[in-house]
Amino acid sequence: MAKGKSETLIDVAKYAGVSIATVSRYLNGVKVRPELAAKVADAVEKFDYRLNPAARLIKGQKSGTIGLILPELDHPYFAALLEGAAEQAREFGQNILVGSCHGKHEVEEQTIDQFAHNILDGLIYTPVAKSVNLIEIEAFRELPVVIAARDQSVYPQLPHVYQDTHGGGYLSTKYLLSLGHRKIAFFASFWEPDFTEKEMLEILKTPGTGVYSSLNRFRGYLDALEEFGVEYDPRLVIKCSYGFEDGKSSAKHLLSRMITFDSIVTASDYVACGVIDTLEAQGISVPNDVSVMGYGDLELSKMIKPQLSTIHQNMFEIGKQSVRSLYEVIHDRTAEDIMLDVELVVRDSTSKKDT
Amino acid sequence: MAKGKSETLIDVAKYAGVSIATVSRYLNGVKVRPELAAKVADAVEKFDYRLNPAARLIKGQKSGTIGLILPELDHPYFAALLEGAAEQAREFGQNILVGSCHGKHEVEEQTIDQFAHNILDGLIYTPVAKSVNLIEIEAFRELPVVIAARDQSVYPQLPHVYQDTHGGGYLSTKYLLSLGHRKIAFFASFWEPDFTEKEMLEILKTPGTGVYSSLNRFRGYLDALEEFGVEYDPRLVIKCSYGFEDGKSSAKHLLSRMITFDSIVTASDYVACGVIDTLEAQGISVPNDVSVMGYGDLELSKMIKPQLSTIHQNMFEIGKQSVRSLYEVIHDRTAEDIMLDVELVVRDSTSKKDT
DNA sequence: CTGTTAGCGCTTTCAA
DNA sequence: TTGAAAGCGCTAACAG
Repeated sequence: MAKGKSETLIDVAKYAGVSIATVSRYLNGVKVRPELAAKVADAVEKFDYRLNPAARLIKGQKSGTIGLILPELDHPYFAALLEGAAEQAREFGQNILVGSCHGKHEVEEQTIDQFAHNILDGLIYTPVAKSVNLIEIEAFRELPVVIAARDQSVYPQLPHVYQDTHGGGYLSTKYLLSLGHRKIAFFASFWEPDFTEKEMLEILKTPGTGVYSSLNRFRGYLDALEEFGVEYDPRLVIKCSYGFEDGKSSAKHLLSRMITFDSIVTASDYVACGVIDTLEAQGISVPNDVSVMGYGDLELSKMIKPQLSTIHQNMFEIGKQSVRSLYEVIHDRTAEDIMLDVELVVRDSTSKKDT
Repeated sequence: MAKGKSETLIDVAKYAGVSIATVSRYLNGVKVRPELAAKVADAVEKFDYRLNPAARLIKGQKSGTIGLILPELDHPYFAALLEGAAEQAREFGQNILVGSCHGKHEVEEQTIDQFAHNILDGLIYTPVAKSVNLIEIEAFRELPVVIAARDQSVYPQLPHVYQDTHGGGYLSTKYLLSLGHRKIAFFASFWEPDFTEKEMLEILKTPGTGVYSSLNRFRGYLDALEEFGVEYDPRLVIKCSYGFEDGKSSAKHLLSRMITFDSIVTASDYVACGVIDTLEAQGISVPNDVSVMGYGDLELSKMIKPQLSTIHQNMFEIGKQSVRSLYEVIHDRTAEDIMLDVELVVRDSTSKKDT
């Protein structure tokens, strides 16, 4: 590896009394006469010999390494994705090169650039905002890429593996509507939005919105409202990020608008926790006074009181599937876009509207 | 990278009208006559040329990639460590190859083996149990290695970066003692212990216990008890793992022993949450009837009710520091063992024993 | 099926 | 300083 002058093909061949080509063949699974194979096996064993990966690479072999760029590594959603990817990669005998960008664009570019210097068979990528133009990065020209956790609108020409975020927003909202709620607030979480709340409706119509998964959730929200004939009220929409503190401040923000609301759809269990915390601190009971929907079905949602009604999404599976899809692409097969379903999970943070 | 017949040194040299050696030198920061340098710079720019990493590797250059093997990737402790490592690595222009082993030994070996086939400048490693003999893995013979989140007892010859787990156990226990508690239960969390509760006291004396951070916590617990002249009662010790469910079942287990206890020291905020959940379900109030200490100061600890008194540890920093230490070793400098302090964080899950 | 040999793209002597 | 040329360890085309 790093230092360590290990043996080479020549040593092994010499010891086995065959040519280096034979050793190479044997090690690469090409047919070799059994007697020779045995001798080679012996020599390989004796030296605990491994082919030098660098030397193979230079001959255009695959590196067995795939890149994975995520907005954040210590966020439960992405951590689960990563764990899934790691598991699948291990099964494939692949290694994973990770990069995190703290949800920041600038860091993302730097990370991509650093990856570009490396030897990758392929890349799994979860962009934080649509303006990155991965495709323009020269080094990635010919690199197989799969987009994870973002929908097809992002890079239409690449395979995507993602959750049905629209369905998530829709299910949340519809469920609240079915409980009798009509003043449903929507907390739209973004990493780095370059637009305002007011512009959200407008942005919805532009292409490439898939980087903003909350926009899809928002679409689901609007669709459910429409289905129930409830008029959209922009004052019920709050833009925030994905954390506990965001939930707290957004709840305060909503409260400060002095409008009535009977329920809230969030984009994250963390946000939902923050919301509940603030609401209860204000003497507003969840779910008696206000119903709150989480998103993600993190373990956390079962740990707090009230337990969170939420949307279950399987990020672990997204990770695994992304690796599988990438594997296909790397081996010159095609990979379809894959959308995984989400599920409504009803617990205790929502209840029938008392009339 | 993967495919894509990119330019080579020859193309650049030809275009610049110099020899390939000159281009190589220029690109490697070796002195070159300004006029030539300019021409080369030009050519490089024009082709957006990058040295082929594989070809450099074969000449014994560094890969710029370090490995990181963790018991789990979607566990908040390790996710934070990873995020820290990723940040520091980015600053160093290094890439990180991650491996997770689900806290399982067998997977760990497989992961290590997979890494061994790769080209790494070094490795950061958090073993799950002491029996792995990393050193015996031939491929790692000469690889710089730093042990993260495990104390010096693990591989005495390697640099370690870890938290003061002993201090954590000690602080927790001492704090409870100072509140007047005397029947302090200890929940010992392990990934894959190969011993029983009864053997813990025995194991404590054997070398290499650092892989079991709970053992150090346990030492701290014992030391605090001794300091306050409280006799150790093995019936108050429960062995478990690190999750919410473990906390629940362990609390039930303790309850089933029908002995009195007034407080519990855990090894994880998750466990503490489970404990509180179960206790309260049994009508036992936290902290009024029983005080509970968490461990880790996860964001979660502020999100539940009661907010957790816990031990703060900075896993992010462990990750960063590990990369820094490894960087030193890679560059043939020495790296000292580094122990980071932990801090007692008092919130609402603990209170004075009412007498 | 096996051995010989020509590179892969780069770094690094060695002379100039 | 610079350029020419000798490898680094391996794969694959070629001839046997």
